[in-house]
Amino acid sequence: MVIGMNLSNSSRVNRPEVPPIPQPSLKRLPQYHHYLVDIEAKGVTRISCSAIGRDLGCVPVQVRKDLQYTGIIGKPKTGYSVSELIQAIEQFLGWNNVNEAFLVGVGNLGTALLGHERFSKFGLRIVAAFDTDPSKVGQWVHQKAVLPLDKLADLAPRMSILLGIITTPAEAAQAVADEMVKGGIQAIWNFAPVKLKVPEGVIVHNEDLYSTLASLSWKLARRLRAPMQEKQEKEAV
Amino acid sequence: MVIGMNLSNSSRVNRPEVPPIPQPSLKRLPQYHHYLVDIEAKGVTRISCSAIGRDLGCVPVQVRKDLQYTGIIGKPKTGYSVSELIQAIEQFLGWNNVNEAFLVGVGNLGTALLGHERFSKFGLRIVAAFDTDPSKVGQWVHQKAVLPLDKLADLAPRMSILLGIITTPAEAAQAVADEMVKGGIQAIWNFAPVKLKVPEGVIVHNEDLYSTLASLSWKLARRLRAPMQEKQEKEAV
DNA sequence: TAGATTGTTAATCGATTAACAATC
DNA sequence: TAGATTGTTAATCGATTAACAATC
Repeated sequence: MVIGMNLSNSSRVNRPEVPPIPQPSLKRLPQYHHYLVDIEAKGVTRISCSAIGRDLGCVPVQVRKDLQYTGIIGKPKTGYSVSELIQAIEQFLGWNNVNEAFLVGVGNLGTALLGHERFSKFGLRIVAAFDTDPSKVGQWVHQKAVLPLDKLADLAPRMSILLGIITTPAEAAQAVADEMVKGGIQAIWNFAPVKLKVPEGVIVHNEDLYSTLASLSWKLARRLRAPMQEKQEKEAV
Repeated sequence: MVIGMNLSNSSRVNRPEVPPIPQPSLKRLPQYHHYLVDIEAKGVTRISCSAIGRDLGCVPVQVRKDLQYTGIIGKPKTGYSVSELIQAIEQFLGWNNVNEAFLVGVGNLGTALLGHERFSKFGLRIVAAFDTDPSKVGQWVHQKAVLPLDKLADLAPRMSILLGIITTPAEAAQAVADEMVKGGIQAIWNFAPVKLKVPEGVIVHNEDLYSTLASLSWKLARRLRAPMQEKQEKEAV
């Protein structure tokens, strides 16, 4: 609780604030980006919202609104410049500046993420891994050292690490998050299926595979129960 | 397009239909489930929505609505039976019947999922893996055989497989999805960052890591730009 | 009985979509 | 100019939350 914060916020009423992009729009931007990179490789230089919508399966006006959040400006009749659009999205998402991250939990999933080189294209660089298992500590996994967890809180500030990734079992996740917070980490990407308790101000995003699995199995089960009753679902999640 | 479908649906107006649970509610159910299993292990036998809400960080009425979709009935004043609630959720999500699945793409992520034994608790059993890489085909990964992709469409119907998991690079994903559809697979859990084109009626759920990463990096970048302007965000995603 | 909690109906809020004006 | 497309304002839709009645 920083006292000054409230003050500086309330001192100016109706301050414009940083654009409050809706979460759904934010999540769609990487999809547009992927698509644009794709068509740019094919030589396309300009693109309209209707074309994007057609290929990605959403309505043009939604595409337009989403793209507007990046600050890009299109030309009536001719649409947007593909390369400008790619740039704008990358800029907006902060993919130009690298985020260095620590990963904790070198199991199957942790190992997979450590080996996922594509992340580097999206501004993420995992610089070290941590675990409590003595048989793992000291090893190298995908060219990254596995360090003992109790070094994390000390190392993070010294290396200016702001992002932490948790790929431990559910039971261990809260303790790991506590260590991360102690080390000054500001954002946590959590793959453990638990709700983490963190101080106000720490950003947490959960990647809960079981949630998705739940949707899938429910829909599949429903279909087997009552094949005809299915409502026309809008779109994949 | 099945002609009969429209007919049978429109023939009775206002048919009650299978409960149209909102996607967000559906995704929260596994979280309640996890929490309930947790407290049951601690000996708690009855629980109220306010208690769940307090521990999981949401408002009681939301919890109540979500739980109602499972068909459970609580008792005023005393709340719900924990064990009944767990049962109701598992039943509702179809976690009692096993879904057997094929996985395609034995890279880092695919290997991780093949080794993820916890899935079995949530009704998912991956029975075989597929790849096109000759150096992988014929191997065993986490006790599962890696078969050549071109056998998939033939094997799936013979083994009554309805669920497919795609963990290939983006470029390969569409071709894999086509094979799955050919093999009669009805639901696809897609980890590749592409929008798959599938026939109407095939369920697709995307697990797009880059979406989450986009949110995280945007929020982190914004914080570094303008630490004071952050709007109070509701909750982790 | 009184009080806590469920269940339900109504109000609010936010995202999506529709309608239309502006522009190249 | 005419037509396509962007940009913007208004209407719709769905999920969340608030208010209140029912019940143990």
